[in-house]
Amino acid sequence: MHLHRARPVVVSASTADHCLTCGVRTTSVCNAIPDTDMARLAGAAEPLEIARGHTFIEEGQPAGNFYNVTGGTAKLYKLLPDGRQQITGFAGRGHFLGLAHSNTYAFTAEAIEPVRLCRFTRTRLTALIHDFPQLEQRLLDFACNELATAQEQMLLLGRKTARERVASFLAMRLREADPCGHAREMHLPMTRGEIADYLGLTIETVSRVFSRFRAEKRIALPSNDRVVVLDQTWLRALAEGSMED
Amino acid sequence: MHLHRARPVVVSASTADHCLTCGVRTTSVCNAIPDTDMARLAGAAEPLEIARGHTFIEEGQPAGNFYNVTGGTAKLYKLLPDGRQQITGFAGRGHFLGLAHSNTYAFTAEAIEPVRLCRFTRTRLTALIHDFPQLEQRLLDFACNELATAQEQMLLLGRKTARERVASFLAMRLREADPCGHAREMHLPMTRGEIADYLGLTIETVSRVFSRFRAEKRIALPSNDRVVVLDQTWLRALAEGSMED
DNA sequence: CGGCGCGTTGAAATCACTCAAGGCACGTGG
DNA sequence: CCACGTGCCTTGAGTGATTTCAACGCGCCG
Repeated sequence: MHLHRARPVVVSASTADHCLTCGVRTTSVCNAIPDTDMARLAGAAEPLEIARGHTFIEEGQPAGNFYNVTGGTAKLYKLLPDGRQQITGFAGRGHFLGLAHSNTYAFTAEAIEPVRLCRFTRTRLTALIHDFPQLEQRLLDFACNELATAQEQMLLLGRKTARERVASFLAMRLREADPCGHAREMHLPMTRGEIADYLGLTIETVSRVFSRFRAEKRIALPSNDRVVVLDQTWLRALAEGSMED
Repeated sequence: MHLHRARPVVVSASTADHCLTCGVRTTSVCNAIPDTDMARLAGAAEPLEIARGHTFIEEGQPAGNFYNVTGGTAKLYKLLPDGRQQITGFAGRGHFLGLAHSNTYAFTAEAIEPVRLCRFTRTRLTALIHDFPQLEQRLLDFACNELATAQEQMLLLGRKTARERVASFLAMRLREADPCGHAREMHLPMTRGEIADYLGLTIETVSRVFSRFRAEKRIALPSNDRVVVLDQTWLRALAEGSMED
């Protein structure tokens, strides 16, 4: 049962074993904590559910909490005073949010589909790190990963064409959805506008590139939120910038 | 005396006290190590000097070393197969380089003016972290800082105009050169081409924006590598995107 | 003196944007 | 059941900011 409320609500704070049954523990920062200490972890983590359209981290606000995404997708973005928006990333299952260099968050996080979270207060996370130093190592690994992703995105935003940006986006989504590389079809939880704000383009340009890719028989669009990649080799080549067309 | 050699050379590996006299220790990750253990730190850190134009980190190469910049400036960049370049940042005094999510570096680092470095092998840094856990905390802090900077840069690259990008660059440089905000003049060690590759523009556009700012009496350009900011309020407002002009 | 690296400036071209209209799916209410 | 509104997407036409192409200036150094 999903709860879609105006404000974040605690779903099951009383059950002490939610971490044991959590589907993302093995792939998230939490696997720094041994199974034998699950109760300890569960005591520090508060499960939440956020409805689509609601924000749970706001740029500029004091950074008091950390979150582990256990389901759904959130967009992370920064705004300019006149409303221009840049989405810096999409956070899905296993993503850890809230690492802040100063005392305030550097971006806003908004659910684009219902999001399930584990919340840690700063105090509790600090205590956990104290008791399980491997957790800090995991967080550092995670931050390095984010850093590499951000650098790749800077290359995209600064130097790639619209076609290359959309190809990179699709290739990245496909890789994340199916690391093995077998799947050809994927679900896009975000709108064209959100893709545009992620790629530094406009809605119209994103739409036109999708249409052209389809006309060129490189992709199929069974619905607005589904894409089938018909030519993965071509897609990856275009994404990497090694194509003249 | 500066050494400009084709390959990195060890400057003073034998002196065991170079860390005690290092000007950047108090502001770098090294201050996680207490003064009493300076010999330990000095034993793990190898001072190097890199000549202008030489690279000391190469994208895709195995990430075996970490570096602390103690002087000079390096550009960090990624390349597309056809030569398009995106500079992801400039690393100056106090910067820590080499954090990699995988086993290979995600970017190339090249000296744009003679760079002084402290090199740590992975093995030695791991050992240091083991003995001084605060060091890992410092690294995490540093990575979070980098992450926030990268997100700010994504906003710039994805959503700001050419004028706003150049203004942001100048404002950032001024802030870094003089955090107190007193200085108006600064040195730019990078060429117009490097500024362009950092801001996702062309050389010509950067040059034109500089010229226009000068024509508008907002800045002065005493030489190619010096800028005087005549109107800081205006500069910051334009950088933040809160101006129509 | 001549070549080279770097920067500037102008003119023309282009890629992506803006503006505008219309389509489609979905939900709501008569 | 249909009319209507709304959100999201698509498509076309025209515009414009930035790029491309080209020429030139300047300082430096052999």
